[in-house]
Amino acid sequence: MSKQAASLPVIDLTADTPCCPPLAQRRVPAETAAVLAPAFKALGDPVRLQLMSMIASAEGGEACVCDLTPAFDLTGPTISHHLKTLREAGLVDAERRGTWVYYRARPAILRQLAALLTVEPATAA
Amino acid sequence: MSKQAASLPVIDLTADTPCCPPLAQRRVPAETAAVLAPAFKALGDPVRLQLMSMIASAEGGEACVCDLTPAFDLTGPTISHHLKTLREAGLVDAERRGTWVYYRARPAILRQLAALLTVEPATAA
DNA sequence: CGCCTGTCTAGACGTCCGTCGAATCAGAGA
DNA sequence: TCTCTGATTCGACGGACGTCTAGACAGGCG
Repeated sequence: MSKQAASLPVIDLTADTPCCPPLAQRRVPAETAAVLAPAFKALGDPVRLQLMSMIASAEGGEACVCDLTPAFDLTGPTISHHLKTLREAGLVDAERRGTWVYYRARPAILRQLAALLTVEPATAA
Repeated sequence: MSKQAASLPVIDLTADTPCCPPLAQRRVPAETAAVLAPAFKALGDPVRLQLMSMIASAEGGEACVCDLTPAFDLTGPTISHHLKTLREAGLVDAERRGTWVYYRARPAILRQLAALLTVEPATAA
C-alpha cells in the first residue's frame, strides 16, 4: 500500500474528467491504451471479476477480506494476491481498521472504463 | 473462422438481453464471471484495445487487416494472433472479401461489458 | 499456369500469471 | 509480554501469453 504503482504513467484515472471518448467513436491513442489496458486486464480473471463485484456491491461500499476469502476455493494468499492486482490497477482501495482490512471500489475508474465501452444505444442504422 | 469458439459455454452474449446487472449492484455469479472475464482479458492488452477501437470506430463499421497491421510496430502474424483473440472473445467478427479480410465489432457484447461496469452517475451522497 | 500480395497457421522462445505452502507482519487480548 | 488470529509477502512451480520466423493457404493478375 505504501508504494503505489509508481512505474505506470497513470493518466488521471482518479479524476472525474472523462478523459476518453467511447472506443467506438474515436481511435484510442497508444498512450491511453497503455494506461487503460491494465485495468481491463485486472478484470480479465473470473476470481478478480467476482471480487470486484463483491466489493463494489457490498453494503456500506466496502468489504472485509475476511468475508471475501471464504467465498472461493482458494487459499488466503491467492485471494490477497488478486486483491493486490486490483489495487495496483487502481480499481480498489484498501484500508486497515484494527484487525481487519477493508476494500472499497473506485467508482471513477469504473465509470471511465464503462464510458470507453459505450456504444450507440441500439443498432439504429 | 470456420470453427467458432466452440469450447466456451458462451451465454447469449450476442443477444440483446442485458443478461447482467451492473457489477456494483449485485454480486456477479461465478458462471457469469467465467463467461465475461475472457472478454475483459481480451481487452487487457494495449495492442488489442487499440485494434478494437480502430475496428469499432472505422468508417462503415469495419476495418481491413491491411489498414490495421501497419499501425503497429509488430509483424503481421502477431496482429493476426491478436485479432484471433478478439474473435474468440466474441468481440469482433471477420469476413473475407476477395483478397482482404475485414473485421467488424460486435456492439452487443460491448454494451454488456459497459452495462456491467456502470456505476451511479455521480457520488451523489 | 505461375507469380505476387495478403492473411493465417505452426512451432519456438522468453516472460508473465495463477496457485500453493511457508514465513512474516500487524493488532487484539489474556 | 506472549500468544492468537487475520492478512500480506516470499519463493517456487506449471501453464498461459506475446512475440518472432518460417511456412502454408487464398485470391488476383499477367
